[in-house]
Amino acid sequence: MKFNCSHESESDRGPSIGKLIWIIHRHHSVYLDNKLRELGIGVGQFRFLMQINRHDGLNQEQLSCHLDIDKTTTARALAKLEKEGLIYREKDPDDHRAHLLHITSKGRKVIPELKNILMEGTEILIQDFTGEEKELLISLLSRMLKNMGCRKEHCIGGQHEK
Amino acid sequence: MKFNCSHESESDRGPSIGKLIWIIHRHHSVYLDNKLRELGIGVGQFRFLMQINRHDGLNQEQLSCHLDIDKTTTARALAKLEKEGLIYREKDPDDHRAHLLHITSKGRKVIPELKNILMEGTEILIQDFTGEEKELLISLLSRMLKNMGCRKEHCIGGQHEK
DNA sequence: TGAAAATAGTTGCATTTGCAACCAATTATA
DNA sequence: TATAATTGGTTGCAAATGCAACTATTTTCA
Repeated sequence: MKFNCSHESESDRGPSIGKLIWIIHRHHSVYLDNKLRELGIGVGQFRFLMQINRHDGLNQEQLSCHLDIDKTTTARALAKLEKEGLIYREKDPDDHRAHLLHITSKGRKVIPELKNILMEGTEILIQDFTGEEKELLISLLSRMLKNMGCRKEHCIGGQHEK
Repeated sequence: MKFNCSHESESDRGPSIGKLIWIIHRHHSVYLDNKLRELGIGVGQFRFLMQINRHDGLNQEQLSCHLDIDKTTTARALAKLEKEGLIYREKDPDDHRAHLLHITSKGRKVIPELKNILMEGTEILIQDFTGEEKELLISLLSRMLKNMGCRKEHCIGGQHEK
Protein backbone atom coordinates (compact mmCIF):
# COMPACT_ATOMS: atom_id res chain seq x y z
CA MET A 1 0.00 0.00 0.00
CA LYS A 2 1.45 3.28 -1.07
CA PHE A 3 1.15 6.31 1.07
CA ASN A 4 1.82 9.94 0.51
CA CYS A 5 3.51 11.27 3.60
CA SER A 6 3.44 14.94 2.79
CA HIS A 7 2.55 17.36 5.53
CA GLU A 8 -0.88 18.50 4.60
CA SER A 9 -3.14 21.07 6.07
CA GLU A 10 -5.62 20.56 8.82
CA SER A 11 -7.87 23.01 7.01
CA ASP A 12 -7.65 21.47 3.54
CA ARG A 13 -5.83 24.50 2.21
CA GLY A 14 -2.15 23.88 2.00
CA PRO A 15 0.16 22.81 4.83
CA SER A 16 -0.65 24.21 8.23
CA ILE A 17 1.60 26.71 9.92
CA GLY A 18 0.85 25.36 13.38
CA LYS A 19 1.69 21.87 12.30
CA LEU A 20 4.95 22.94 10.68
CA ILE A 21 6.02 24.81 13.80
CA TRP A 22 5.09 21.81 15.91
CA ILE A 23 7.11 19.33 13.87
CA ILE A 24 10.11 21.59 13.47
CA HIS A 25 10.14 22.27 17.17
CA ARG A 26 10.06 18.60 18.11
CA HIS A 27 12.83 17.56 15.77
CA HIS A 28 15.02 20.53 16.59
CA SER A 29 14.55 19.78 20.24
CA VAL A 30 15.57 16.15 19.86
CA TYR A 31 18.59 17.23 17.85
CA LEU A 32 19.73 19.67 20.52
CA ASP A 33 19.01 17.19 23.27
CA ASN A 34 21.46 14.72 21.74
CA LYS A 35 24.13 17.33 21.12
CA LEU A 36 23.83 18.89 24.54
CA ARG A 37 24.10 15.57 26.31
CA GLU A 38 27.85 15.73 25.75
CA LEU A 39 27.91 18.99 27.69
CA GLY A 40 25.78 17.55 30.47
CA ILE A 41 23.03 20.08 29.85
CA GLY A 42 19.43 19.19 29.10
CA VAL A 43 17.52 20.79 26.29
CA GLY A 44 15.24 22.30 28.90
CA GLN A 45 18.01 24.26 30.57
CA PHE A 46 20.42 25.67 28.07
CA ARG A 47 18.39 28.79 27.23
CA PHE A 48 18.33 29.75 30.89
CA LEU A 49 22.07 29.39 31.08
CA MET A 50 22.53 31.50 27.96
CA GLN A 51 20.38 34.26 29.34
CA ILE A 52 22.12 34.30 32.70
CA ASN A 53 25.41 34.48 30.90
CA ARG A 54 24.15 37.47 28.99
CA HIS A 55 22.54 39.26 31.92
CA ASP A 56 24.39 38.25 35.03
CA GLY A 57 22.52 39.03 38.22
CA LEU A 58 18.97 38.97 36.92
CA ASN A 59 16.29 37.20 38.93
CA GLN A 60 13.95 34.35 38.05
CA GLU A 61 11.03 36.59 37.22
CA GLN A 62 13.09 38.52 34.73
CA LEU A 63 14.52 35.36 33.31
CA SER A 64 11.04 33.92 32.82
CA CYS A 65 10.10 37.13 31.08
CA HIS A 66 13.05 37.01 28.74
CA LEU A 67 12.18 33.50 27.69
CA ASP A 68 8.43 33.97 27.78
CA ILE A 69 8.17 30.93 29.99
CA ASP A 70 6.32 29.91 33.09
CA LYS A 71 8.16 30.74 36.27
CA THR A 72 7.81 27.22 37.58
CA THR A 73 9.65 25.89 34.57
CA THR A 74 12.33 28.46 35.23
CA ALA A 75 12.62 27.41 38.85
CA ARG A 76 13.10 23.80 37.92
CA ALA A 77 15.55 24.45 35.11
CA LEU A 78 17.63 26.57 37.47
CA ALA A 79 17.59 23.85 40.10
CA LYS A 80 19.17 21.52 37.55
CA LEU A 81 21.71 24.07 36.39
CA GLU A 82 22.63 24.75 39.99
CA LYS A 83 22.99 21.07 40.79
CA GLU A 84 25.30 20.76 37.81
CA GLY A 85 27.35 23.65 39.18
CA LEU A 86 26.76 25.83 36.14
CA ILE A 87 25.00 28.65 37.97
CA TYR A 88 24.43 29.75 41.54
CA ARG A 89 21.68 31.68 43.25
CA GLU A 90 22.36 34.56 45.55
CA LYS A 91 19.73 35.98 47.85
CA ASP A 92 18.93 39.51 46.71
CA PRO A 93 20.00 41.82 49.57
CA ASP A 94 17.40 44.38 48.52
CA ASP A 95 14.51 41.92 48.26
CA HIS A 96 14.67 38.81 50.31
CA ARG A 97 12.13 37.07 48.12
CA ALA A 98 14.27 37.20 45.02
CA HIS A 99 17.29 35.27 43.88
CA LEU A 100 20.00 36.90 41.84
CA LEU A 101 21.30 34.48 39.28
CA HIS A 102 24.96 34.13 38.37
CA ILE A 103 26.89 31.90 36.08
CA THR A 104 29.82 30.00 37.58
CA SER A 105 33.21 29.70 35.97
CA LYS A 106 32.32 26.15 35.08
CA GLY A 107 29.19 27.50 33.42
CA ARG A 108 31.13 30.15 31.58
CA LYS A 109 33.45 27.50 30.22
CA VAL A 110 30.69 25.67 28.38
CA ILE A 111 29.24 28.76 26.74
CA PRO A 112 31.43 28.75 23.64
CA GLU A 113 30.74 25.11 22.88
CA LEU A 114 27.06 25.68 23.63
CA LYS A 115 26.94 28.53 21.15
CA ASN A 116 28.61 26.32 18.59
CA ILE A 117 26.01 23.61 19.00
CA LEU A 118 23.20 26.12 18.69
CA MET A 119 24.66 27.69 15.59
CA GLU A 120 25.13 24.30 14.00
CA GLY A 121 21.58 23.39 14.87
CA THR A 122 20.27 26.55 13.29
CA GLU A 123 22.47 26.00 10.29
CA ILE A 124 20.84 22.63 9.71
CA LEU A 125 17.44 24.25 9.65
CA ILE A 126 18.34 27.00 7.24
CA GLN A 127 21.27 25.46 5.41
CA ASP A 128 19.99 26.46 1.99
CA PHE A 129 18.63 29.89 2.93
CA THR A 130 20.08 33.08 1.58
CA GLY A 131 20.92 35.79 4.08
CA GLU A 132 17.87 37.62 2.89
CA GLU A 133 15.61 34.62 3.43
CA LYS A 134 17.00 34.18 6.90
CA GLU A 135 16.24 37.79 7.78
CA LEU A 136 12.78 37.41 6.32
CA LEU A 137 12.11 34.30 8.34
CA ILE A 138 13.20 35.97 11.54
CA SER A 139 11.04 38.97 10.88
CA LEU A 140 7.99 36.82 10.13
CA LEU A 141 8.50 34.71 13.23
CA SER A 142 9.02 37.79 15.36
CA ARG A 143 5.76 39.20 14.12
CA MET A 144 3.99 35.96 14.96
CA LEU A 145 5.35 36.18 18.46
CA LYS A 146 4.09 39.70 18.78
CA ASN A 147 0.73 38.72 17.38
CA MET A 148 0.30 36.16 20.13
CA GLY A 149 0.62 38.91 22.68
CA CYS A 150 3.40 37.12 24.44
CA ARG A 151 5.05 38.46 27.50
CA LYS A 152 2.08 40.58 28.47
CA GLU A 153 1.49 38.62 31.63
CA HIS A 154 5.12 38.34 32.47
CA CYS A 155 6.50 41.69 31.66
CA ILE A 156 4.03 44.52 31.39
CA GLY A 157 3.79 46.21 34.71
CA GLY A 158 6.75 44.19 35.78
CA GLN A 159 10.34 45.04 35.12
CA HIS A 160 9.56 45.32 31.45
CA GLU A 161 8.20 48.46 29.81
CA LYS A 162 8.65 51.97 30.95
CA MET B 1 15.27 48.19 37.87
CA LYS B 2 14.42 48.40 34.22
CA PHE B 3 14.74 45.44 31.97
CA ASN B 4 14.63 44.99 28.27
CA CYS B 5 12.61 41.88 27.58
CA SER B 6 13.26 41.54 23.90
CA HIS B 7 14.02 38.13 22.53
CA GLU B 8 17.65 38.28 21.75
CA SER B 9 19.94 35.84 20.08
CA GLU B 10 21.88 33.09 21.70
CA SER B 11 24.65 33.79 19.25
CA ASP B 12 24.85 37.56 19.69
CA ARG B 13 23.65 38.13 16.15
CA GLY B 14 19.99 38.98 16.09
CA PRO B 15 17.11 36.93 17.51
CA SER B 16 17.52 33.19 17.23
CA ILE B 17 15.34 31.12 14.95
CA GLY B 18 15.34 28.15 17.29
CA LYS B 19 14.28 30.31 20.18
CA LEU B 20 11.49 31.93 18.19
CA ILE B 21 10.16 28.55 17.09
CA TRP B 22 10.35 27.32 20.66
CA ILE B 23 8.42 30.21 22.13
CA ILE B 24 5.82 30.30 19.39
CA HIS B 25 5.27 26.59 19.75
CA ARG B 26 4.76 26.77 23.50
CA HIS B 27 2.30 29.64 23.41
CA HIS B 28 0.38 28.27 20.46
CA SER B 29 0.17 24.96 22.24
CA VAL B 30 -1.23 26.50 25.41
CA TYR B 31 -3.71 28.47 23.35
CA LEU B 32 -4.98 25.37 21.58
CA ASP B 33 -5.04 23.40 24.80
CA ASN B 34 -7.47 25.86 26.31
CA LYS B 35 -9.67 26.02 23.25
CA LEU B 36 -9.75 22.27 22.74
CA ARG B 37 -10.71 21.61 26.32
CA GLU B 38 -14.28 22.54 25.40
CA LEU B 39 -14.25 19.75 22.84
CA GLY B 40 -12.81 17.27 25.29
CA ILE B 41 -9.69 16.80 23.18
CA GLY B 42 -6.17 17.34 24.42
CA VAL B 43 -3.62 19.30 22.45
CA GLY B 44 -1.63 16.10 22.12
CA GLN B 45 -4.36 14.27 20.26
CA PHE B 46 -6.14 16.51 17.82
CA ARG B 47 -3.65 16.16 14.98
CA PHE B 48 -4.06 12.40 15.05
CA LEU B 49 -7.81 12.77 14.84
CA MET B 50 -7.51 15.18 11.91
CA GLN B 51 -5.29 12.80 10.03
CA ILE B 52 -7.52 9.80 10.59
CA ASN B 53 -10.43 11.86 9.40
CA ARG B 54 -8.51 12.65 6.25
CA HIS B 55 -7.20 9.15 5.63
CA ASP B 56 -9.63 6.71 7.12
CA GLY B 57 -8.23 3.23 7.56
CA LEU B 58 -4.55 4.05 7.82
CA ASN B 59 -2.49 2.33 10.48
CA GLN B 60 -0.39 3.69 13.32
CA GLU B 61 2.87 3.49 11.48
CA GLN B 62 1.52 5.52 8.61
CA LEU B 63 -0.05 7.99 10.99
CA SER B 64 3.25 8.43 12.81
CA CYS B 65 4.87 9.04 9.43
CA HIS B 66 2.33 11.66 8.45
CA LEU B 67 2.93 13.58 11.66
CA ASP B 68 6.64 12.90 11.85
CA ILE B 69 6.20 11.64 15.33
CA ASP B 70 7.37 8.75 17.44
CA LYS B 71 5.13 5.74 17.21
CA THR B 72 4.83 5.48 20.98
CA THR B 73 3.36 8.94 21.12
CA THR B 74 0.94 7.91 18.42
CA ALA B 75 -0.07 4.81 20.35
CA ARG B 76 -0.81 6.83 23.45
CA ALA B 77 -2.68 9.59 21.66
CA LEU B 78 -4.84 6.98 19.97
CA ALA B 79 -5.57 5.30 23.27
CA LYS B 80 -6.98 8.58 24.52
CA LEU B 81 -8.97 9.26 21.39
CA GLU B 82 -10.38 5.75 21.57
CA LYS B 83 -11.31 6.11 25.21
CA GLU B 84 -13.14 9.31 24.32
CA GLY B 85 -15.00 7.42 21.62
CA LEU B 86 -13.67 9.61 18.81
CA ILE B 87 -11.90 6.80 16.93
CA TYR B 88 -11.79 3.02 16.96
CA ARG B 89 -9.12 0.51 16.02
CA GLU B 90 -9.83 -2.43 13.80
CA LYS B 91 -7.46 -5.37 13.47
CA ASP B 92 -6.08 -5.41 9.96
CA PRO B 93 -7.29 -8.67 8.39
CA ASP B 94 -4.27 -8.73 6.07
CA ASP B 95 -1.71 -8.13 8.78
CA HIS B 96 -2.59 -9.13 12.26
CA ARG B 97 0.04 -6.87 13.77
CA ALA B 98 -1.51 -3.69 12.45
CA HIS B 99 -4.50 -1.66 13.50
CA LEU B 100 -6.63 0.12 10.96
CA LEU B 101 -7.78 3.41 12.36
CA HIS B 102 -11.24 4.82 11.85
CA ILE B 103 -13.04 7.90 13.02
CA THR B 104 -16.38 7.38 14.75
CA SER B 105 -19.48 9.41 14.05
CA LYS B 106 -18.88 11.18 17.34
CA GLY B 107 -15.40 11.97 16.09
CA ARG B 108 -16.66 13.19 12.78
CA LYS B 109 -19.02 15.55 14.55
CA VAL B 110 -16.25 17.47 16.25
CA ILE B 111 -14.18 17.95 13.10
CA PRO B 112 -15.83 21.18 11.90
CA GLU B 113 -15.48 22.87 15.26
CA LEU B 114 -11.95 21.55 15.54
CA LYS B 115 -11.05 23.04 12.18
CA ASN B 116 -12.55 26.33 13.30
CA ILE B 117 -10.40 26.41 16.40
CA LEU B 118 -7.30 25.62 14.39
CA MET B 119 -8.03 28.28 11.83
CA GLU B 120 -8.64 30.84 14.54
CA GLY B 121 -5.41 29.85 16.22
CA THR B 122 -3.49 30.25 13.00
CA GLU B 123 -5.22 33.54 12.34
CA ILE B 124 -3.94 34.86 15.65
CA LEU B 125 -0.40 34.02 14.64
CA ILE B 126 -0.54 35.62 11.22
CA GLN B 127 -3.29 38.17 11.70
CA ASP B 128 -1.36 40.96 10.02
CA PHE B 129 0.22 38.88 7.26
CA THR B 130 -0.59 39.40 3.62
CA GLY B 131 -1.49 36.34 1.59
CA GLU B 132 1.91 36.54 0.06
CA GLU B 133 3.66 36.65 3.41
CA LYS B 134 1.69 33.64 4.55
CA GLU B 135 2.73 31.66 1.49
CA LEU B 136 6.29 32.74 2.01
CA LEU B 137 6.25 31.65 5.63
CA ILE B 138 4.87 28.26 4.74
CA SER B 139 7.46 27.74 2.07
CA LEU B 140 10.29 28.72 4.39
CA LEU B 141 9.03 26.46 7.17
CA SER B 142 8.56 23.59 4.74
CA ARG B 143 12.11 23.96 3.60
CA MET B 144 13.32 23.91 7.20
CA LEU B 145 11.46 20.69 7.72
CA LYS B 146 13.05 19.18 4.68
CA ASN B 147 16.47 20.41 5.78
CA MET B 148 16.10 18.49 9.02
CA GLY B 149 15.74 15.31 7.05
CA CYS B 150 12.50 14.49 8.76
CA ARG B 151 10.54 11.39 8.02
CA LYS B 152 13.52 9.47 6.77
CA GLU B 153 13.35 6.96 9.58
CA HIS B 154 9.61 6.73 9.47
CA CYS B 155 8.84 6.74 5.82
CA ILE B 156 11.64 5.81 3.50
CA GLY B 157 11.51 2.14 2.84
CA GLY B 158 8.19 2.07 4.57
CA GLN B 159 4.87 2.84 2.98
CA HIS B 160 6.28 6.15 1.81
CA GLU B 161 8.33 6.57 -1.34
CA LYS B 162 8.34 4.37 -4.36
C1' DT C 1 0.34 51.78 61.28
C1' DG C 2 -1.96 47.57 59.84
C1' DA C 3 -4.64 45.02 56.71
C1' DA C 4 -4.90 43.96 51.79
C1' DA C 5 -2.70 43.36 47.48
C1' DA C 6 1.18 42.30 44.83
C1' DT C 7 5.46 39.92 43.98
C1' DA C 8 9.19 36.08 43.92
C1' DG C 9 9.60 31.33 44.36
C1' DT C 10 8.35 26.53 45.25
C1' DT C 11 5.70 22.11 45.31
C1' DG C 12 2.12 18.90 43.54
C1' DC C 13 0.02 17.32 39.66
C1' DA C 14 -1.09 16.38 34.84
C1' DT C 15 0.11 16.28 29.84
C1' DT C 16 3.08 15.66 25.88
C1' DT C 17 6.89 13.51 24.11
C1' DG C 18 11.03 10.40 23.00
C1' DC C 19 13.96 6.36 23.78
C1' DA C 20 14.99 1.60 25.15
C1' DA C 21 13.24 -2.67 25.56
C1' DC C 22 9.96 -5.66 24.70
C1' DC C 23 6.19 -8.90 22.25
C1' DA C 24 3.82 -10.75 18.35
C1' DA C 25 3.24 -11.30 13.58
C1' DT C 26 5.19 -11.24 9.05
C1' DT C 27 8.82 -11.60 5.58
C1' DA C 28 13.37 -12.90 4.00
C1' DT C 29 17.01 -16.07 3.72
C1' DA C 30 20.14 -19.89 4.23
C1' DT D 1 11.30 -25.20 5.86
C1' DA D 2 13.49 -23.31 9.85
C1' DT D 3 15.84 -19.51 11.48
C1' DA D 4 16.84 -14.61 11.19
C1' DA D 5 15.44 -10.08 10.25
C1' DT D 6 11.83 -6.81 9.85
C1' DT D 7 7.65 -4.62 11.07
C1' DG D 8 3.59 -2.87 13.94
C1' DG D 9 2.52 -1.90 18.57
C1' DT D 10 2.95 -1.49 23.63
C1' DT D 11 5.00 -0.61 28.28
C1' DG D 12 8.40 1.54 31.44
C1' DC D 13 10.87 5.38 32.17
C1' DA D 14 12.46 10.14 32.12
C1' DA D 15 12.40 15.07 30.70
C1' DA D 16 10.07 19.49 29.70
C1' DT D 17 6.29 22.21 30.57
C1' DG D 18 2.02 24.67 32.43
C1' DC D 19 -1.47 25.49 36.02
C1' DA D 20 -3.30 25.72 40.74
C1' DA D 21 -2.19 26.39 45.19
C1' DC D 22 0.91 27.52 48.48
C1' DT D 23 4.67 30.35 51.45
C1' DA D 24 7.22 34.27 52.37
C1' DT D 25 8.37 38.77 51.57
C1' DT D 26 7.35 43.55 50.06
C1' DT D 27 4.36 47.26 48.73
C1' DT D 28 0.06 49.81 48.84
C1' DC D 29 -3.35 52.44 50.89
C1' DA D 30 -7.23 53.40 54.05
